[in-house]
Amino acid sequence: MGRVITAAQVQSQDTVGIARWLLGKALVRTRGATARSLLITEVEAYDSEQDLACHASRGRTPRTETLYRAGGIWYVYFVYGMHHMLNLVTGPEGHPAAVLIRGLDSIRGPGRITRALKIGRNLNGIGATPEAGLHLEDRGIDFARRSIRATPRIGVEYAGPRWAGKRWRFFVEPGKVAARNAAVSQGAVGH
DNA sequence: ACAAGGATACCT
DNA sequence: GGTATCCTTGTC
Repeated sequence: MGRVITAAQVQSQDTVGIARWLLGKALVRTRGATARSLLITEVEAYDSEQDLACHASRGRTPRTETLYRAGGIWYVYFVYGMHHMLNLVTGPEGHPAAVLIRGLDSIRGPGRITRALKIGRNLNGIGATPEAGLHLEDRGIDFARRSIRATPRIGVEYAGPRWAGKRWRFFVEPGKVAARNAAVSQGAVGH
């Protein structure tokens, strides 16, 4: 069905590269007997204490402790009094970085993802493994570079022009996603 | 355009 | 202890 993505695969310091690479990977949620897997179609990179949009820009705090751990675990936080945000911690231990999962094929918006898949802070700091009930799989799906857009990250104006201006948000054009999925389900693409 | 809503970081 | 702010969404 797919190759489980391991922690070692997301521990390089190239957070932006990992973010882009995660497009087309499957987010797999298993709860009891049911399993749901959806392709990742939108992500954002948050990299290091220098990045003023990253929570780690304020250094180590109880909340950001998760970001400093070795990549391959989930960073889930609660914001605006009602939404959980799902991030994959990346990089080696001591390098605070993460990729925010902003959109899946069929679910757009980070708050909607966690609500639909019942993801809460109980997963914060937990390894992205099948045993945890939430992991990533590589199914050999690769979107054409032409269908991928790079824009500034959403909702981080507070970080100032230098950091808010970085085009670290990546997403696949909605239309392209549907077309590709149809091809995959018919065995014409992927392996 | 704006309220909802609770955790968080930083202040007094 | 008080409070400004927040990696959003739904409804106005």
